[in-house]
Formats: sequence, structure tokens, C-alpha cells
Amino acid sequence: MGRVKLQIKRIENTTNRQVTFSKRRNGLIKKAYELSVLCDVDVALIMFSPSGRVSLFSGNKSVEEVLARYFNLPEHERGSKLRVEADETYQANSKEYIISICLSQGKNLSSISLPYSFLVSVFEGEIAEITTLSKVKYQEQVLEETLKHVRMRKVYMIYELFLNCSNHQNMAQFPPEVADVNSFVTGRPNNILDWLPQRDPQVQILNFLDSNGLLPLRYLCQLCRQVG
Amino acid sequence: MGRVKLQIKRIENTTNRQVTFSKRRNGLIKKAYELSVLCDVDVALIMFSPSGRVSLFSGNKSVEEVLARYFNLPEHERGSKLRVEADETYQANSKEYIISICLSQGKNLSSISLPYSFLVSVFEGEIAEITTLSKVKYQEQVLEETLKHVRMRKVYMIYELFLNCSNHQNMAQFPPEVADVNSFVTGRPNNILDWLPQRDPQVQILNFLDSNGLLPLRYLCQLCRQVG
DNA sequence: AGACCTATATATAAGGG
DNA sequence: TCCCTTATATATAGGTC
Repeated sequence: MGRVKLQIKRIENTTNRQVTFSKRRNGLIKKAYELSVLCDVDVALIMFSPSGRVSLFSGNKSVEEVLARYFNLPEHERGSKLRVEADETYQANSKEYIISICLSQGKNLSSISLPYSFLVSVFEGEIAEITTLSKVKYQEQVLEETLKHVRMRKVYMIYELFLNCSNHQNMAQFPPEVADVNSFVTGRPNNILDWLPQRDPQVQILNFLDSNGLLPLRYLCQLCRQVG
Repeated sequence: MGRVKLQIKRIENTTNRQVTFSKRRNGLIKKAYELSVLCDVDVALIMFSPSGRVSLFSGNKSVEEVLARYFNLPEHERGSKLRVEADETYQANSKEYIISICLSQGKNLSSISLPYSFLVSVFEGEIAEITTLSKVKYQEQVLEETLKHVRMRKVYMIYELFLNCSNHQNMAQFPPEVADVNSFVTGRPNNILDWLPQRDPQVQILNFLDSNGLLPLRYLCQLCRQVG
């Protein structure tokens, strides 16, 4: 609907793509707004611009409230085909695989935070909707798994701090909470090197790293097992 | 854009509202599709029909992948005004309050499940994006909180099973895993009644319930504290 | 990135089946 | 609920600023 008919395929010219995005995004939000008012329905619309910025729309309810309503749907109403893909992706990205990729690529990481208020919304929905014991148990299981993942991440980050520490032999250079890694991770106060093979104290730190100056994967895995 | 110009306000006639929803939903999805292809952007669109059915759209990526990307955004890019509302709602719905409401209303509950693949997607995002130790620690904290909520729910459901059990004095009627509640909740094998005031075994079960035949809230709270 | 312009493409309201 | 038709309203491509 313009001077010429557009083929629906990726616009290769960057400027045109940006301009079209800007125009059509506004159009889409307007349509979504009209739908939500005319038909009195919950709508959530999330778009990521080519530059990575997010554009949101929702009607009366907040985006997170609508998403919570979505996640509170029984599984079979949520589109099962896509979930299979995600599960396959998950299988392909097991702990050790992800760690090795991260280690080998030395990724430049940016910031993130967990959607706390979202979780709260989900749980408010659940409070009113969960019914069977087995589902709650499943849920608990998922959360425990998830917690393991996060704790593994924590261990990985501590390891990163360790790598970035210029003098590996002086643990006092770490922030106080990191200095005693084991107590930090497990809550039990003991030494970070407990899980390393016992050797002469003088060469222990050197053995800690492989020929590339990296913590051998087997130690990292061991640490992960200890955490999870 | 039709024979007459529509005012953008709720369509009161139910049939018209349904028809308009159906048409405009399709239009909105088409627009969203075109935007995602033309501009090569991630789009997620969630709509709840007046009858409660969900309609979804997403481009290349699944809805849950896009939502995961949304939740992986730093907090300040996610619209902070709405989060405050959610937090206030959360404060108004403390443990004891929710439990007392559920107990007093005897809600007829329907089914639900946790979005496992969603969590997985979130974590895949995090693997690539988390950077600071404090954020991982915050995340761990949130998950631990969440796990407490779920375990509290589990306790509540066990209590429901207990109420629905016709002969309260015979714990053998519970499913094996529920018969020993404490071991079920905490993983430590001991007796469900450990946290009840010690009295004569014969009257213990009667004291378990109040004059209305319900578990007194103070016991439930005690159980919750034990779990969380 | 936005605002405006204008010709044209598209969406859709009301109605019938 | 869906499909069709048609008159009309709206969206937007390609400009310019």
C-alpha cells in the first residue's frame, strides 16, 4: 500500500529497512491498540528493531501480566510444535558443551537481569490455578534444575575472575566473597582448592592451569558437579 | 476502513465484537508477519480472544525465544513503570494472605504447567549475556525465593489431600510419597507430625484440626516456614 | 531518527450466504 | 464460525524537508 507494491521479502537497503520498520512498527502498534480496545482483549506485542532496541505494546494490562497469562495456559494451548525445537536446542547445549564454547571463544559478555516481577506474576497465576501434586513436583524439579544452571554460571564467573586476576597465587586479590569460593558457592566454609588434586603447595597453582593458561575443563566440570 | 468509520471504543454487541476480532486479528498477524520479513526483526504477538483462547504470532524465532530475548534485556530497557505495579501486587499477596484466601474460598482449581522450554531459552540467553557476579547472585536469590514459593504450594496441596482424605487418622490412605510429608518436602526422612505440639497420641489428630475441621493457619504457616 | 506529502495498495464494516 | 462482495477508510512507499 504505497506508490509501488512491495514484495514481502527482506529489504536489503539498510536505510530503507530502518525507515520501513519505523513506519510499520507504528502502524502495527496502532492496529494492536485498536484491536485491544474494540474487542476488549489482552494483547502483548514485542518487537526488536534491526538495531536491537525493543518496542513494546500492550493494552490495559502490562506486557508482563499478559505474558504471565500466556505462561499460565495449560501446555497444550501454548503451541507444542515450537517447544520441541527449544528442547532440541537444549539437548544440543549441554553443560560441558556450553562451557567449552564459552571458554574457547572468550565471549565479550554484556549485562542481564532476571524478570523477578514476571516470576511473581506467574506465581500469582499459579496460586489460583495449579491443581495436581505431580505438576507442582515437576515445577519444583524444573526450578531446581534452573538453580543448578545459575549456580554453574556463578562458578564460571568466579573462574573468569580468577583468570583475570594477575597474581593467581594471591587469593586476597579477589573480592572478599570470592576469596573463599567454596563457601560462596555451597554455603559451607572450606577451601577453594579442596577439589584439586593434592600436590606440593608450591606447584599447586601452576598445575591449576593448562598449557594455554586456562583451567582444564575437567576441573571446571568437577566444580560444576560440586555445585549442582 | 469499511463502509462506515468506527469509533475506537469497545464494541458492545457480542457478535460484532467476535467478528471484528476475527478479522482484525488476522490483519494484525499479517502485518506482524510482513514486518518481521521485510525488516528482518523478531516479533512476538500474543492475543487473548474474548472467549479466552490465545492467538500467537512470531517470525523465524518461536514466541518463547522472543520472550526469552525480552527477559534477557537489562532491566531499564524493559519498561520500569509497569514493574512497580507488579511489585505492589506482590506485596499485597503475601504468603499467609494468599493461603487464607485460598482456604476460605475453596477455589476450584484448573491445570497449569511451568514453561520449561522458556526457562531453557532464558538460560541460553544468559549463558551468552550475564556479566557481573552480583547479577548472577541476584538471579540465584530470585530462584531460591521462587523455589520456596513452589514448595509452599506443594505443602498446601498435601494439606488439601489431607482434607479430602475421609479418614484423617489413617495416613496409609495417602499416596506413598505423601504419607511421609516431611521426607517428601525436605528430603529428610522424619514424621509429618514432628512440628505439631507433642500431646497424647490418641488426641493428636483431633488437635490437628480446628472447630471447622480445617488445619489452623498457624500450623500451615509453621509448615511453610519449615519448607522455606 | 522524525514530520509532512500524495498516489496507490491494503484492510475492513456491513451485509448476504 | 467461516467465506464472499463492495464501498470506504486506512496504511504506507517513495519522496522532500
